[in-house]
Amino acid sequence: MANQLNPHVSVDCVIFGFDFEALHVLLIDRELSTSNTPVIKKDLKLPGSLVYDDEDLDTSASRVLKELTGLENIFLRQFHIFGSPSRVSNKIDLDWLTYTSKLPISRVVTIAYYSLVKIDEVNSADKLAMHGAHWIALDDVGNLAFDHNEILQAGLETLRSRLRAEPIGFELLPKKFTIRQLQTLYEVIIGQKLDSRNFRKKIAKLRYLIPLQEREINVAHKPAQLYRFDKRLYYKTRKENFVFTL
Amino acid sequence: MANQLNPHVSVDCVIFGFDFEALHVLLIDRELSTSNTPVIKKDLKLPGSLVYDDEDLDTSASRVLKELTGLENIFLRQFHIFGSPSRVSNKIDLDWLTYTSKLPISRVVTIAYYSLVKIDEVNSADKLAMHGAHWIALDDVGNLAFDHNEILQAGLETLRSRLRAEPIGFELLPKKFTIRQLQTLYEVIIGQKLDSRNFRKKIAKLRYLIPLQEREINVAHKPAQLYRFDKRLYYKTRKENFVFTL
DNA sequence: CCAAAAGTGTTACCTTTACACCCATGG
DNA sequence: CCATGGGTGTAAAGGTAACACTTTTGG
Repeated sequence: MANQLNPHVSVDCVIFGFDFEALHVLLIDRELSTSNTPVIKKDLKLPGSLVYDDEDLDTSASRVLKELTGLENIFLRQFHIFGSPSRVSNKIDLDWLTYTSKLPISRVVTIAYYSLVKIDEVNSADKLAMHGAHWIALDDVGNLAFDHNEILQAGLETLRSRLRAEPIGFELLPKKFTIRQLQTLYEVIIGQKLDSRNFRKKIAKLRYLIPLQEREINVAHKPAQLYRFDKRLYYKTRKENFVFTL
Repeated sequence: MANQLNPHVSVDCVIFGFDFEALHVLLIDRELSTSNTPVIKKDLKLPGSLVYDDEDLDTSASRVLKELTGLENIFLRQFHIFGSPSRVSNKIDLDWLTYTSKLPISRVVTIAYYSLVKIDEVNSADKLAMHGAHWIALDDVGNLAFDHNEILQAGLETLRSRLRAEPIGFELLPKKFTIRQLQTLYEVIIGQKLDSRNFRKKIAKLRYLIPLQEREINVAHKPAQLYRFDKRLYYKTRKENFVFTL
């Protein structure tokens, strides 16, 4: 009984990465075929898995992430449950699930997670490709398998709204980063240009953003100051701001 | 197959109500007994249900709410899934579930919803008691069944954090309310006293909070102006504020 | 006339916004 | 020496926070 895949519950992960220009998401090839037909169509899906009977949901999502990226202890949060009885209803999707899981599949409830990774720490594109995984810029995402477009969209909106309340942007940047990189990150996630003088003033007031004795190298312009984010200091000094919309 | 209860997936609802003084939550008697033993213990649980095979998750939660309160079209949002393999592991919990559902139960993942209702529109306390349901003030909640204390706590935190971003407080107030009632509501949810002159100034600027040609009656003090919340106007005039914590 | 909550304004401070030019580096 | 992005300050406007007294009703 234990260590069996549970055919009723799955996890799917929206894994975000940032290359200093745009947000990307990690997607997996899905080859549509059945036991006796050749590949009839390819498309892309979110990384995911059925959950083992004795496995915690968070553990299951961590496992997917680890297998794919090689990383552990990564920012990972469940954000929504997709459980419409008809969400896996078309024949191709059902066949694919039944074939790949070797289990009788009817209704599958999926727990959607979003994850933020530092692209430079993840397996290289070559290694990812061996798992059929690719970084796709958000603007280039086409029709995905199952209801994964809907899940991706919801994950993006969660990221947007959480970014306003928590300093999670740093999960997407290398340990050392420039203010410009941070600003661009906020701009692409929020979808708004920001004034960089005002942005820098904001930064300057935050004691948990610490300028290093280091600058960029090999750039064809004045090299920028590097900073790091001190998470511990953030949580020590953070003050609840009781601003509410009403 | 259709219209069968799915023994793997349930919904649980944290239903909040406000009586102008404190937040309350709607809880249900659970009588612990088995086929051949009498009632051995009573405790309280969140209202919930297993999900039918052909039933949407939101529909399932609405069904629970309707059965209990008599209300439809109520504010109801999923906020977390609880799916630890050991969350229903003690014998009493397992026996109860198996006995009441008449299904073989092992692991159950539950989708937790929080709901905001106007206490004056819900079934009266008498009617509720016929379903074994009671409004319990948050401060008076003791040990609940299963992991329901944890679910309740998470629901409360979700309510707190959403209240800062969305005007959902009005779901807990009658259609006509006073500024003092609104302020008390915010105070008990946020857990902070607010300055009432400043609070009123804030209100005065909001065009979607509309003073009525009506005042309180039968109060032993100067009767207060009544207001209503115009949801449509709110969504028409709302402007995204791009404040972010960083 | 008393108790109880309603309602009202001002000031100091802080935050946000808008806006333009010189600097340091690589090629 | 040119192209590229790095880095800087000020002023006006708006929002937030702190604070005490008069008004209106029921009993």
